[in-house]
Amino acid sequence: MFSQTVEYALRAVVFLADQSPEPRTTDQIAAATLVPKAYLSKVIQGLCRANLVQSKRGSGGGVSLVKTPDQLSILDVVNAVEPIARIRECPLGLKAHGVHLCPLHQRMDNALASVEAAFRETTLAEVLAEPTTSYPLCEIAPALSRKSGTK
Amino acid sequence: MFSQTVEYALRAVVFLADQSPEPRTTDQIAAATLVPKAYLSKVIQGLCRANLVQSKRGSGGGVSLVKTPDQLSILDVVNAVEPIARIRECPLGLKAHGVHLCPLHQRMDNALASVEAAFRETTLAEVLAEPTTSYPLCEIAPALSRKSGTK
DNA sequence: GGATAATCGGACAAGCACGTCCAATTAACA
DNA sequence: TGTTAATTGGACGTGCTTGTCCGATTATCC
Repeated sequence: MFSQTVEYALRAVVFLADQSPEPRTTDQIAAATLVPKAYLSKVIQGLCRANLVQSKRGSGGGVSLVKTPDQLSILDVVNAVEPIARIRECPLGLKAHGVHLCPLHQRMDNALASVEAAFRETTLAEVLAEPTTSYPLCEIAPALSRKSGTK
Repeated sequence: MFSQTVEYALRAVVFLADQSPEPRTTDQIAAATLVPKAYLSKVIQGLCRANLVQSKRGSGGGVSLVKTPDQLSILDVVNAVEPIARIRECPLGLKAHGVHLCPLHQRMDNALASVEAAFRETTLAEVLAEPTTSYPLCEIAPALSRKSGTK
């Protein structure tokens, strides 16, 4: 239901949020999130065009968040790479009754709306702050994933 | 977010529910739902294997629902053609902490769960019975879409 | 039994999602 | 200035989704 690309983008952004505001290289992100490196670079390019992250070339470069983790919702990330396509008019294309959806499509749109709502109300900061035995992205203990000496 | 195939399957089943329990030919369904006829036949084959509809060959044949519209939820149809893939374990594949999802994937799964719930609680009968200016599938007025003299 | 009406199944094709590879570019650092 | 480290962009490959076409099969009706 969610594309692979969305999953990868979320992993990358959550990792960057965890490391925020420090930049990380694509290699580092790929290693931490277990996303294929070459493909990840494409996904990040998309996030870059959507102005969610910024990248810096050259030695010492890398990718970093544009905003702080508490200013970024999960929905922001999802919409940046693959917007949730709400149903705004009859998919059959007939405008016999203007903007009213038939009950079937109204229900489908309601489902989409609930996803949108769920994603809108959680920020990356909240994802990271949640007390849990499973740290986001699972594979690295928080203490290890955070570079010592960071600001 | 929902595949074209799911959309088509829902249209077809809603139409069949409207005409239930009479069988309808693929041509008739395609005309009513504006789904490409040749592709629709593939979708229906899937519904057939999932035992949601039954088909009868030969002259006078066609496709009909196996159950009555009030026994079929939207979720039944969706799951028949493309099951909602709930997240049951960490997509990163690391079992460092058993069955617990990290906060990110827990949220994604919650979103999936809300879609599942929304689809589970509405039957095809309810979709058809809802008072509205937009009859399901939009293009045909109820009186016209129902074959006169049908049992 | 033959004509007709319908599904079934397989082959085929275009486009997109996912993924890889590599040369070009850019920036830091010694 | 040259080397190194990093992103960028394009070409390419593969498989899945969507879609078409058609012959084979099956059932009804005259």
